Amino acid sequence: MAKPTKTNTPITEHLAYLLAQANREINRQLELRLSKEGVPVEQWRILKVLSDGNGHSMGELAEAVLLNHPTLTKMIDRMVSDTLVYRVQDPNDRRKVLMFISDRGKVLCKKLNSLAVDQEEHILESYGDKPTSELKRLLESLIDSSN
Amino acid sequence: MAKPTKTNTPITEHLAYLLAQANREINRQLELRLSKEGVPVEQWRILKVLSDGNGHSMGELAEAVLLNHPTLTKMIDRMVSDTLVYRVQDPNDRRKVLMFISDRGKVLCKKLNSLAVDQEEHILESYGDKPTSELKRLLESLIDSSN
DNA sequence: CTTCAATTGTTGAATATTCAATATTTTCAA
DNA sequence: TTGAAAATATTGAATATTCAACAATTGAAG
Repeated sequence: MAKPTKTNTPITEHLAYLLAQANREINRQLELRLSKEGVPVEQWRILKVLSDGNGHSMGELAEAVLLNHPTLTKMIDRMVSDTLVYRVQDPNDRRKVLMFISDRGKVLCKKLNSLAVDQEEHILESYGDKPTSELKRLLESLIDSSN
Repeated sequence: MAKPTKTNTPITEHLAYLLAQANREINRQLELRLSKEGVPVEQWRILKVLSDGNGHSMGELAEAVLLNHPTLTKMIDRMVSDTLVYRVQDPNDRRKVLMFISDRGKVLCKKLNSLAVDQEEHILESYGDKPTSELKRLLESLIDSSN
């Protein structure tokens, strides 16, 4: 009887590792583009979420931009100093703070969007149209299945 | 003539965002499992890379485990204190340090591997066999195309 | 009503990460 | 062979993140 072969999976074959690696690489590229405007990726995400013009609570924002609460609070402090966003107390629930994007924030967000679109286009070129949309589809469904 | 529709892509449709989100979620799950042994994900990666028994330089390791040099140095310091790994000066190039896994490190690594395998199996169950391998394939080729 | 638990956001201390500077060794051109 | 440049790893200061505690408000049970 054959001994069961202990296939010690190399780290490069773990899904968690592949995701981390791909994320790191794509994020680095995006970071590089956005650095033209001196803005970290997280701030772009915040501006983008707020650019629907509605007020978003801190909790909601934290969830949407993948930051935990204290980190978000401190990043928002900086963005308020830079007058990119502002706080308004929620009149319906005074525990909450509603965040809004400022006019200056909107202008910056537009510039950042076009830098980000540049990157997406670059990916489409080097990686291909079909693989990209297929990858997006799979990622979405992975995320869904994890909740 | 119709005005060109400004389709302001929501952040949730950007590849960079989907990758960040998926990575965050899967990493959180893995973290949770490994916390049973009180070990951060990065240390598991380090142990796994070193568990081939060969010496690996700091630069090589940093690349493999997705950490930059100073962060790795400080994490290795901790792991040396915990006698999970040890440093040896490279005899062929004395600028380099070769890292090796200790016996204690090997024992721990095995436990961690099985916790990680548990997670992969859990993903296979909830997400499916085919989507998982397809996702891995696409991630690998994305990473390739980014270099 | 009143009180106690839950929710929301912020703060400060502890911890971790990053950037720039440093030390050491090797490489290579003159 | 020598001296300058490149490669490798570490350090310390600056910065960022996280954890636990807190304050304020709301919800809900008695």
